[in-house]
Amino acid sequence: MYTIGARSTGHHAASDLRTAIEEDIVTGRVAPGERLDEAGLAVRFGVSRTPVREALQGLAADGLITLRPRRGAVVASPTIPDLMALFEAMTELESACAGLAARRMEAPDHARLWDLWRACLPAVRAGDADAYYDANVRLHEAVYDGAGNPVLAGDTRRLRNRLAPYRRLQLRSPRRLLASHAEHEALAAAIEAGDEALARGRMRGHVGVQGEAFTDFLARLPDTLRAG
Amino acid sequence: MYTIGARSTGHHAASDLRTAIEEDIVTGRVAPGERLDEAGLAVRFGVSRTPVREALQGLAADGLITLRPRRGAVVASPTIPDLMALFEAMTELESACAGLAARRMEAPDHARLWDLWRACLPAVRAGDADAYYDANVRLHEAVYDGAGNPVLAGDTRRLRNRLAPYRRLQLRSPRRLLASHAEHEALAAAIEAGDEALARGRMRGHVGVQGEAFTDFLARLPDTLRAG
DNA sequence: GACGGAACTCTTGTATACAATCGGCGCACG
DNA sequence: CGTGCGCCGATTGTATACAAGAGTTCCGTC
Repeated sequence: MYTIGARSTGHHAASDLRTAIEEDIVTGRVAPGERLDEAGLAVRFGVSRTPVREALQGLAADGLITLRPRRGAVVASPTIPDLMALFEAMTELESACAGLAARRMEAPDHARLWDLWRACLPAVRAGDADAYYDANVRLHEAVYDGAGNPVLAGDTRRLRNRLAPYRRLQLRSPRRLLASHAEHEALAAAIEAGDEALARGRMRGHVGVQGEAFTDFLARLPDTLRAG
Repeated sequence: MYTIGARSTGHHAASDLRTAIEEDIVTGRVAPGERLDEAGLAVRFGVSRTPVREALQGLAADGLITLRPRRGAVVASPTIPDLMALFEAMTELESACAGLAARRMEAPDHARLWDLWRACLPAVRAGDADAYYDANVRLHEAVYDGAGNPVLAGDTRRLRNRLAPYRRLQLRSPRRLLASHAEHEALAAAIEAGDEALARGRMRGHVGVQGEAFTDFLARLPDTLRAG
């Protein structure tokens, strides 16, 4: 049995640890640059250092933390150039997914996509950034899966995860929520039409570094980078 | 210090182990599906099981091996659909690199790119598939780096590594060597011209699943899949 | 003779013990 | 008083010991 791309959700202590710590990072409960003490985590989760180390290795492999030899683990704190590279890579991967999704999604998938789009509406109307972020993620995930390529979808998810601590900053303004929702609509239409090039282009514009979303993001960034 | 994308070449036993085992896999010295015994590797490398396990975790994170809970590690043995997904993802990532490289590489980079292209010639003339493969890798790596995006380059490298055990099959025929070399020339020309769309398209055609290269690859595959 | 089950063995997962290196602190010296 | 060196504590890296689950084999039964 060869599972490709999927996150290996084993049943060991190490796997649970991994997801627990990951949660703390992507939700921002532990800040970028913050130290992750092995012994501390061990007592906190009631296990020995061994599974803790395994979890940290895994997080480092996905770029969520940085593991410096003999100097311990810290939550990854990318510089602004790093963040630009991450967003750019994200753009490439997401637009690739969108293109393939346009080629491969079929009627039922389209229906589900529109469902997920409509599910974003309440959050837009309420101006609830957190709720919108979650609904937005589900929509994007549907596109990843719609690409019909577990490898590409896996890499894209990994990147999204890596950016998660910063992504929420993008959606602070009600104006951006509205724009994002409209962009989703155009994207879904392109996918439904099976127009691969258009879908690629619209996804690119949606998450790309040349869009206003990223500019807004950068504008809000310094506050958090000072903290690290 | 936040190194992004780069393989963490630490100085621990674990890191050395990791690269040693990785070598065995990508060069095909250990076949897909083959079991990797922790204790065996430990005695073979003169270390305890702990660093061995760390190395295996890392390899699993990169998809080179499969780690089944309580059942040990085996070299990844993707099915044909898996391989198609891997190649397709590779196509997307490589063409993205090519596009960015077209936008960002400058004169000295172009010169180096042509140097690497010329360095492929002897192997083409000699019909030496292994030598050509190595020179070919160096050329592609130059494109990854030329993209100026360590994240994208890192993901692309990881994928290439994952496919390495199978890639050599593509280059068995002298005819393919010649074709590949010509495709490289066209690619380099597009990059030098700064034509992003053209570079993307040519890279896509070069590594893509619709090309004859992949067809040849599939045709040669059954022999090796039977072995696993 | 074939099939099912239970004990055994082997391997993995986790905990603990030991060793080596890094950062911090204090002291001597300029 | 500022700076550099050496010792000490703390933390990581590795080894070993222990526990638990999976695969296997052998035997009893049908």
